Amino acid sequence: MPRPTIFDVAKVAGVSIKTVSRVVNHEPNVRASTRERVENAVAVLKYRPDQSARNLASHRSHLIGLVYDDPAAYEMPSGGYILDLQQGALEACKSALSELLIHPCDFRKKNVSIELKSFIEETRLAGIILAAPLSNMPKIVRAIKATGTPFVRLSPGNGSAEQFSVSTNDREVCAEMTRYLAEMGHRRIAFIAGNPDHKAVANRLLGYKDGLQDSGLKYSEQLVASGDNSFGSGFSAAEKLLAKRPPPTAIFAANDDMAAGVIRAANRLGIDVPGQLSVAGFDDIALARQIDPALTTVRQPLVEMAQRAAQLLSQKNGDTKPEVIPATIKIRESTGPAPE
Amino acid sequence: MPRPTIFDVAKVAGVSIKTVSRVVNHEPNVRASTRERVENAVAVLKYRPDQSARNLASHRSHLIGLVYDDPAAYEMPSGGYILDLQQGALEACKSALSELLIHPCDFRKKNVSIELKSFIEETRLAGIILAAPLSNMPKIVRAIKATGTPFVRLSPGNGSAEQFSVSTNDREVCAEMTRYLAEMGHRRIAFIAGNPDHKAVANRLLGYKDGLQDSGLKYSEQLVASGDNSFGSGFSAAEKLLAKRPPPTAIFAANDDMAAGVIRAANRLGIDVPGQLSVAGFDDIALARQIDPALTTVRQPLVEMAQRAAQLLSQKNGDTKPEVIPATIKIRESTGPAPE
DNA sequence: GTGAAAGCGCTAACAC
DNA sequence: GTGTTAGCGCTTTCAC
Repeated sequence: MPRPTIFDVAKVAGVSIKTVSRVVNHEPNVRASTRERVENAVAVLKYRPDQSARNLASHRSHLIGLVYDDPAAYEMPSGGYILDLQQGALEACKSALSELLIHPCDFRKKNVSIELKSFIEETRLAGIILAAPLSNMPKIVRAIKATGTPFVRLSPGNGSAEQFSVSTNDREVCAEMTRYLAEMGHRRIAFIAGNPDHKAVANRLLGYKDGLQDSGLKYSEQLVASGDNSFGSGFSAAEKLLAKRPPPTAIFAANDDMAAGVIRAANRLGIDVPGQLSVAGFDDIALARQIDPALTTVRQPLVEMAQRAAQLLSQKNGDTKPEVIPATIKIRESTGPAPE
Repeated sequence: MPRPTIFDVAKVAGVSIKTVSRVVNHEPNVRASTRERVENAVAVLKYRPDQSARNLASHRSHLIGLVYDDPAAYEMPSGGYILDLQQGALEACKSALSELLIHPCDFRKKNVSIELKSFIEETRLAGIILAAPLSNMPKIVRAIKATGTPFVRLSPGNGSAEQFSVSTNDREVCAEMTRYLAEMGHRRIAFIAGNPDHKAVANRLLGYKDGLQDSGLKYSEQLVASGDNSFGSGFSAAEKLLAKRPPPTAIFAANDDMAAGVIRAANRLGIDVPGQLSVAGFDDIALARQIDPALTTVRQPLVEMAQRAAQLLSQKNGDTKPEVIPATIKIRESTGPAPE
C-alpha cells in the first residue's frame, strides 16, 4: 500500500485538504476540535507530508546546509572541529524537523561563489550555516546574500549587526590563558599564530597581546611565529621558537593541532613538557586528550555554537544581534610552573 | 528575474520540454544537433533543474544518505573515520550531481529502525550508504531493506551477495601486520580486540591469529585483551597486558585510537616505544601521525570505500558481488626489532 | 473557520 | 527522434 497523502487524511478526518495542511503546519485559524480530528487521522494513517511536494509548492525545502572549508584540501585535517559543528547543527535540525546537507568547499578555487550559489538554489536550502574562515570572506558572504537564503555566520571575526552570527570570545579567553601562563611564573611566553585567512583565529593573537599587557609583560615579535593551523606548521614554528636563546618557557598555539606539533617538537629536542616548557592550545578537540602529556587548552563550545546557529535559522524574527558563547580554559598536563 | 524553467529552455532551443528533459538527464534518443541546441540554451539561460520538482515527479530525490554510528554517543570519538567516509561519499555525489545528507544514529536506542525508516521515506532518499557497525546489524539492514531504497553496506563483516557491499581485507592485512611483527623478532605479540558489535573489527582478531600461525607462533588468550575501540579502553587494556610477566614485546591494537592509548600507557610506565615495546594500530587516521612516536598502522582506504559505495548506488545493473578494496601496511616509528 | 481551485516545475506514458 | 498530456502531493489565493 502506498503512503497516505493529504487527501487520505482529509477523507478520514472529514475535512478539506487545506485544513489538514493547516494542522500539519501549525497554522492558526483551526477550531480545536477540528484540529484534534485531523491529528487523529494523521496518527491513524501514520501520515507524513511528502517533503518534495512541500518544497515544490512552497518554494523552499526543509534542508539546512552546513558550509565549511573543505578539510580534504589540507594535509592532516583535524576532523574534530567539523564533527562538532555537524553534531550541533544536527541536534538543532532534529528539533526543527529538517535535515542537514553538508557542503565542504575549497575557498581557494576560483569559482566557489558560483558553485555555492547553484548549490543553494538547486536544493532550495531553507538556511545556511557558514563556518569560519568562510564566514569572514566578503566574496563568499556576498554570494550567499545574493541568493536571499537566510544564513548564520560562525566566528566571523567581527560580528556585524547586518546578519546573524555566533562566535566565542576568542580574544578574551586567550588573554586569560596568557595571564594564567604568566601567573605560573613564565616571562618568555611565545605564541604561534594561525591561518591568516581566519579572522577569529587572528583575534587570538590580539588576546595574547592583551594578556601579556595585563601581566606587565612586554610584547616581542621575536616570540611570535606563524603557522597555518596544521600539526606540521606547529612543529616547524616550535623548532624556530625553541632555537632562540634564551628560548621561551611557554608556547601558546592558536589551535590544538599546532600545539600537538609543538609537543612533538619538544619531545624530539629532549625538552620536557611541562618541566622545561609549558604548552597550551585552543579548541579542545579529542587530540588534546590523546597526546602525551594531555594538552592544556581552551575549550571552544563548537557544538553549542552550531546548534545555536541552526536555531537562529528557524527564527522568523530578525534580531540579528551577534551572539557570543564563551569559551573556557581547561588545565591539563602540558602546562606548569616556569623552570627556575 | 526568476530562475529559468524547463519551458524557457524549450522555447529558446525551439524544442519541447520533453526533449530538454532528455538532454538534461542524459537520456538516449536525441539527435546530436538537437542535443547541442538544448545544451546551448541551458548554458545561455544558466538553467539548472529544480530538484524539488524533479523529486516530486520522479518519486525519488537526488539525495544520498550517509548513515553511521553516532560519534556523539561516545566519549572521545575519533572523527577521522567518519570524515573520511564523508569525503569519499561527497566526491562520488559531486560527479553524480546529487547531495549528501548525513544521518548519524545511535543503534542502542530502541526505535532506531522506525526513525531510520521515516527519515528515508520522508526525504525520498535515492540511496543509502550504511557504515559499520550498523551495516552488520540485521535489525538495521532489515529496516532499510523494507523501504525498498537502494543501499550499500560498508564493511559488513561478511559480504553477502544479496546486496551491495564494500569492504577492506581486514583479516588478511592483520595477518600481514602480525607476520611483520614476528619477522622483527617478536615472540610475545599481544592483541587488543575492538568493539564486539563491529564484525569487521572482529575479523581483525582472526587475522592476528592467522598471522601468528603463519609465523609458527602459538596463540594464547593471555595475550588478548579487549577494548571498545576507544582511546581509554586501549589505555586500560595495555595496562593489563603490560603487567603480565613476562610482558609482551609488541601490542597490535584493532584500531588507532586504542593504539594511541597503548602508547600513552607505555609512556606512563616508562616503557620505551619502540625500544622495549612495539605498537601497531589500524585505520591510519590523522592521530596516527600526530602522536609520538608516529604510529605503525594499517591504512584503511575509507575514502575510496565510501566513494565506491556511492558509485554503486547510481549503478542500475544489479551485480551485487561484494567488493573489497585492500588495505596496506604503513610502517612508522612505533615498531622495531624485539628487545634482546 | 473552512474549502475549491489553481498552480509549483518537473517526469512518465504514450502518441506521433 | 520528438512532442503532448496528465499527474506527482503539496501550498497558495481567494472565496465563502
